[in-house]
Formats: sequence, C-alpha cells, structure tokens
Amino acid sequence: MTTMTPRIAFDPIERAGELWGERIGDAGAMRLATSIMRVQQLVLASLDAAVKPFGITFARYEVLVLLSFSRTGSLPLSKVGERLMVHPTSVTNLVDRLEAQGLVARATDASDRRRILASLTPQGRRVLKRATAALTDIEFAVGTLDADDQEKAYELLRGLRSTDFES
Amino acid sequence: MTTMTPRIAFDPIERAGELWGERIGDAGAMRLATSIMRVQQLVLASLDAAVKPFGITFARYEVLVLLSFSRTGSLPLSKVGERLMVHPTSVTNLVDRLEAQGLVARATDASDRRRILASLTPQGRRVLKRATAALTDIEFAVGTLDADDQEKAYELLRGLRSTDFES
DNA sequence: CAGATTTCAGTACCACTGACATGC
DNA sequence: CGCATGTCAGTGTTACTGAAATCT
Repeated sequence: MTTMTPRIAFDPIERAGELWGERIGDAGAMRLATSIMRVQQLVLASLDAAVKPFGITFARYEVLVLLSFSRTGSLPLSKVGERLMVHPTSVTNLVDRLEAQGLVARATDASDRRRILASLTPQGRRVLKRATAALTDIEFAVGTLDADDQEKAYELLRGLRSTDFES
Repeated sequence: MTTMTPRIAFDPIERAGELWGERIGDAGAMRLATSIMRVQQLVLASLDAAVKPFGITFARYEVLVLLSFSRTGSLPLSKVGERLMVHPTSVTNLVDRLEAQGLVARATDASDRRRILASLTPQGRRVLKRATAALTDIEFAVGTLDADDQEKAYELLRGLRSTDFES
C-alpha cells in the first residue's frame, strides 16, 4: 500500500513537462494531470499507512466518519455511496468488511424494507476516534503546505470537481 | 473505469468539511486530502476513457510517452519505474501488456545483461500519436481551469510531492 | 408494471510482499 | 560475496458490468 520509490535527484514530472514543451506543445494541462495522479498516490499511501494499525483503509475510514456525522446514527447504503461518490457494489464491499470487523452493523429500514441501514458499533466509534487522531497527527499528509496554501489548493481543485455537484 | 455517480445538489466534501469543523476541529487538511482523492478519481476516469479506444490505460500511455522521450529510443525497465515512480513488479506488468499488444518491444542490454530495454514499436508510435491527440482534445481533463489556474494548482501540488525528489 | 435498493459473480487494474534467477 | 535487475506467484483493494432478488 505504500509506494516506496526512492527519492531521486530531479523532479520527473518537471522533466517530462520540459520535454513535452519541446516536442509536443503546451505542457500545462499534462503536467497538472500527471501531478494530480502522483500526489494522490503519495497522499493515499500516507493516509492508508496512518490508519493501518487499526485494520482499516482510508476508504473504510471515510465510511466511519460519514456514519458518525449522520443525525440518526445510521444511513442507507445508497446514501453512503452518494455522499462518498462510491459505486453501489463498492459500498456493499466496504460495509461487508467493516461489518466483518465489527465496526459497523447492518439493519433493515422498517420504513422502506428495500433499504439497509449501516450504523457504527461501539467498537467502530472507538476505532474512528483513534484513527482520526492518527490522521490529524500526520496532518492528513498535506502538512508540507501551510494552511493558506491548503486553502488555495482546495479552491483550485474544487474547480475540477464541478461535474460532481450543481452550480 | 468511469465513476458514474449522478451529480447531486450540493458539494459533499464541502458539507463534510462543515460538519468536521463543528464537531472535530479545523477542516482544512482533511478537506484538501479528500479533495485530492476525488479529483484524481475524476481525472483518471476521463483520461482512461480517452485512451480506451486505443486499447490502453493512462498508466500504459505514460510508458509510451516516456519511451518516446528517450534519446536512444529505449530505456531499461528500472529507469521506467524510477521516472514513472512505479513499482518494479508493476513495470513488468505494464510492459507485459504493452508487449502483448505489440506496442512495445523488449531487448536485453548488451552492455549489462541484467537489463531489459523497452522500446516503442512502429505500432506503438502510431497509438501514442493518436492517444496524445485524444488527450489533448480533452485538455487532459483539467480544462475547467484556465491556464493560469492550472499553473497555480501545479505549483501548489508540487509542494506535496516534495518527498519525491531532492531540493 | 416501472423503478429503487442491494447483492452476487466475475473481470480488470494496480500496488505490494516475498522469493528467486541471473548477472555485475 | 554483496548488490542490481527483472520476473513470478500470490494477496489486498477498489471500480466496474451484468444479472438477479426484493420491495415500493
């Protein structure tokens, strides 16, 4: 889960951008796209490593957080998928694992029996708390940017998520 | 390969950030990290879709580009892994597929027979050219940002890749 | 019946570990 | 011998398609 490539003497994306500029054309879009791929890989590896001691992945952590935020303490799986933007079959998979670990419980919704409600177990709450502390400790792997730059980066990336939501 | 979640009425990451702020604390780092995950997912899905007609993924496309940039026309697999920051076994896997598709050829390095050199075939060159056109057409899936913002985003993300290279 | 919700089976892709063969 | 290069086998995770069961 940890991408462990040794650090090298120059920035490979910068280098690729230069060559692209010489031979193909404007490298701006290509550089940014490539950069996004690599940064995600690095950040996810750090986040996964941080929560690994608790037996979960970052994706599963996100499910725990979402459930802890719900007013009633439980959410239909379809809602989980919508909020986390995860495919229905992936939700089933994530919840399967969390349930097997005793962190989440399934229950059928009495008001609409097609639905399955997921909720945190006491164990799940404990794991969530500790995992959150671990992630906060490593500043969610974005600590090399100061708060101001984190905000700027967030706003810029938001423009790339415009297909996700309206307005 | 395409994450097809229907668009919803509000930004789920923004919403999660608000709840986080109310209940846990500063949401800046968490929001940015989550944002990076989601943007990568969206961008990669678009890039993969763009090159899919040519039977490749974006990861394989990157190998083709890298080989086309090498002065001698070929690169040892270890170099490919280093530049693309890909695990050795993943390089073997990527080159296996590209070779099976007839886009890349393997050859042993006469000067160091431990090494395997990968090079583009004429077919590989053709596919590369067409895939590049397809990716340029969709502006590498970052076209919702203007050139200026693309540059800003790139610079900010560069700070998060600082573990990759020296200085 | 049409549509929503969830699950299952199976596929593809990629990252990683551990082990191994080969060559410098 | 120690180290580098590449491969193989196998595991874990996630995304997806297509199909099906259940319920509104």
